[in-house]
Amino acid sequence: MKSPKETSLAKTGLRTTHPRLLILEVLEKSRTRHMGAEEIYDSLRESNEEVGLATVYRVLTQFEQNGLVLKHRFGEDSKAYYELNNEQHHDHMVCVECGDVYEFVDDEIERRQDVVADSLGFVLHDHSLHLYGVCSGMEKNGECSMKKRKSETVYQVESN
Amino acid sequence: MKSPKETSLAKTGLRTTHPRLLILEVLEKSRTRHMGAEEIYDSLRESNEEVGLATVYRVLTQFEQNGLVLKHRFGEDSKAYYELNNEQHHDHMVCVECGDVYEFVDDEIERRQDVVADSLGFVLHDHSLHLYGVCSGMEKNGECSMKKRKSETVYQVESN
DNA sequence: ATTCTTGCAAAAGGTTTGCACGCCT
DNA sequence: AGGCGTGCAAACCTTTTGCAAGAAT
Repeated sequence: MKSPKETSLAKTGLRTTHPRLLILEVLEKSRTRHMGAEEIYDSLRESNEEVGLATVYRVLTQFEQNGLVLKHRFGEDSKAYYELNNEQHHDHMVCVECGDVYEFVDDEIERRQDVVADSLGFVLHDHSLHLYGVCSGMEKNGECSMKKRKSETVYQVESN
Repeated sequence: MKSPKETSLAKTGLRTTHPRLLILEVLEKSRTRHMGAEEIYDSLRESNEEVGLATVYRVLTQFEQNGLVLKHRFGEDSKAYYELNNEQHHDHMVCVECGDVYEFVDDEIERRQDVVADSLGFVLHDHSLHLYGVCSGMEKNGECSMKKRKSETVYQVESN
C-alpha cells in the first residue's frame, strides 16, 4: 500500500526516502505555494527534521527534472522558488509589498503569445509571465486586501 | 559642447568618467542589445580598455537606477543581462538555441495584463513577459532563419 | 550486494563591498 | 580642497559538487 507521495516518487524512478517525502510534505502544507530552497530547509529544521541543505537542493532539482515541481525566479530576487506542479499551466501575479504569489491563466494572453512568436518567426516552446503590483487595499490605505490564505486554485480570468 | 552620452550622464548627476562612457559605448555598439556584466567587461578588455569588473557592475547598477539601462534575467540563466533603455517598453522573445533576444510589443497582451491584475484585485506596477522558442528555420532544418544582425527596432505585433 | 542517497565541507558562479588611491569639479 | 569614482581583493549569497558513509531495493 503506497501513499500518494510514494506513488508519485515511484513513477519517477526515484527511491522513496525520508528527505524526499518530507520535502514533498513541506511543499504541500506550506501556506505559500512558492518557497525557496532555504525556506524549505528552515521549515524542516523547525520540525526537527534533519535534512542537509545540499540534499534539499538536490531533491528539488530531481523533482523539477521529473515534473514534480516547477522552478521560478521572480523579479530582482536572485534565488529560485519552487512550487508543486499542479499540472495546470498558470502565470504569476506577485505582490511587491509582501511577496505573496497568486496564480492565474488568461486564455487570451495564452493565445496571443502564439501569435506573437509566430509572427516573429519562432516556434514557441515555453514562456513566463510575471505581473508585479500591490493589492488594491495596500494601494489605497496601506492595508492588505488579500489576507492570503492558501489558495489551491488557479484563478481563471474570464474572457470577454 | 557635450556628446549625447555625456548629456545623458549629466542628466543623472553621475560624473562623466572614462569607464562610464566606455560602457555606454559598448552597449550601443554591441551586436546583441542584451549583454551580461562579464561580457561587457570582456568586450572592454578586447579593446584594451582597462576597467575593473567591479566597476562594470557598479556602473551598470547606477545606470539602472537612473533609467539608462534595463536589467533582465532570462530563463534558467543565473546571470543578469543589461540593455540600453530605448524608452520604448517591450517584452522579449529568447531563442533557446542561440540565446539571441528579440524585442516586441503586443498591445493586446499589454491591455489584457491590466485586466488580469485588476480582476485579481491588484494594481499593476510592472510586468515581465519572456517567450522562449527557436526560429522556424532551426525547428525545421536545423538552420537559423534569423541571421541576427543588430535590430534597432522593437517589433510591433499587429493587432487583429 | 548493489546501487542510489545523504551529509558535510569545499568549490563555484555571479555580484557586492571595504579600503586606499586617484580623478572630476 | 573635497567629494565622487575606481581598482583590487575579500566577502557574499545561492547553488553545485566530491567524497565517504548510510539507506533502499
